[in-house]
Order: sequence, then structure tokens, then C-alpha cells
Amino acid sequence: MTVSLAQIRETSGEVFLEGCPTRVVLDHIMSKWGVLVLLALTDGTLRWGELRREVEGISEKMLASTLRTLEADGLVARTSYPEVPPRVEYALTDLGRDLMDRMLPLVEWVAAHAGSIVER
Amino acid sequence: MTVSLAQIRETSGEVFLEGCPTRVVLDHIMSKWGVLVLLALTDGTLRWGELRREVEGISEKMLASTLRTLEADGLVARTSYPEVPPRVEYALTDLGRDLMDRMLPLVEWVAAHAGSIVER
DNA sequence: CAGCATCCTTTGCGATACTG
DNA sequence: CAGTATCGCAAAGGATGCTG
Repeated sequence: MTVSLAQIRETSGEVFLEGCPTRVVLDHIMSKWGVLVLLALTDGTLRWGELRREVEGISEKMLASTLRTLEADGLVARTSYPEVPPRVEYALTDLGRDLMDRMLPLVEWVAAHAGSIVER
Repeated sequence: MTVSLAQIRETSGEVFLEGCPTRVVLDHIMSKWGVLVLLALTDGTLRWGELRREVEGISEKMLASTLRTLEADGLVARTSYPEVPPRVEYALTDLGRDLMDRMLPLVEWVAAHAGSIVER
């Protein structure tokens, strides 16, 4: 056992309580589009249009709101260049990269097992 | 860097494509209630009622459907004892424990950082 | 106790059209 | 190009009541 649930309870014993900050952040980063956007940015900086194409199926509305949430959380940095036509780039912050270091093993595991899980 | 996105692309290069199995499983285990139920069961076996009380705020309907999904995915095992009154226990399967080994570090990180993230 | 069925409200989300 | 605004529907989810 490398990690214990007890440790989590110590750090934030409220995980199972409504309105707990952990639940809020969990909802952001583990949302359908949240993970995919974060995952896409793990590759490196991407522009709005690239992001939209990379995360297949995402609507402009959802991309916008997902990015705004992640930016507000300090996980994604938005840089806009004062050019014409406008160019805006999105990248993970240090915090975001820190997060993805923990999330990638999980996503890897899922990617490796998803096939056999779904085919039941 | 311990893991790379490239590895994920190799394992399941379709993560960013619609209908990809990885997306489906991701949606199950990273859903609002999915994580919390899995997390609760990391402690050990729980009965229906205990689960309902542990995961504060979950409705019977959502607990039922979440458990059915996770059971169908082979992550949670349901054991019903032929007694009166009925007793049903839920526990992680080996696959489920394997999954949680990867998810706990992530949840731990979130629990540790959620406070400072939300207060922005 | 451990659920399922039903109804009904709320939310998420897509589609479309428009702007700096 | 990189968004915002508005509409409308379908799905998520809550409340309640019923059952083996």
C-alpha cells in the first residue's frame, strides 16, 4: 500500500461532505471535458483552434467554459497576443503540471484497461 | 517525468476521439459520484446503507445507478446474503483496487490543494 | 434493509448566430 | 481567429412512494 485513504481524511476529512472544496476541484478536473482539455495541454501549449480540434466533439461553449474554470483554478494559463488576427495560447501552469503528474498514471491505467472493461 | 502522454497515445491513441472506450470508462470512474463511491469503498466493504451515509448528499437513485455501472465495469463486487432483513455488501474487486492505487495519489493531491485553489 | 418505478425539476450541453 | 449571446432540448438528478 503506497497511499492510504486515512491520509486523505487527515488532509481533508471532508471529502465525503457536501460543499467540501475537494469535491469542487474534483468536479472541475474530473469532469468529462476537464480531463480531456488538461490532457491535451499536457502535450504542450495549444491555441484555441488547435484545442478545439484536438478534443474531438467539444463544442465552443464547453471549451470556453472549461478553459475559464481551469484558468480560474490556476491550472491553465491563458496568454493573448495583441495581433491581428488575434492569437491566444493556453498552457498548463506549474500547478497544472503538478496535477497532471498525478493524473497521467491514472489515465494510462484506464487507457490500458478500458477495452476489456467496456466489452463486458 | 515519470509518464508521458505519448505512452497513452500508444496504448489508446483514441483518447481524444469520440466514442473511445477510454472516454467511456473515464466518465464512469471520474463522475461526480463515481469517485466518491470508489473512494468510500477503498476503506473496505460497506453495506448499502453505510455507503449512502458515507457519501453525503447522494440520492438513492444515484447510488443505485452508480453502483450498477461500477459493478458492470468489474470494479465493484456486490454480495447479497439471503437473510431477513436483507443484507448486501459492496467491495472493490482486484481491478477496482488496482484502479484506486492510481487514483488515490491524485485525490490526495487535490485534497491537499483544493483549499488554496478554491479561495481564489 | 435494500432497492425499483414514477414524476418532475434542474442542469448540461449542443446548435446557431453574431462580434472585436 | 477567438471568442460571446441566446435558444432549446435531452439528460441528469432529486423527491416520493412502493415492494420483496
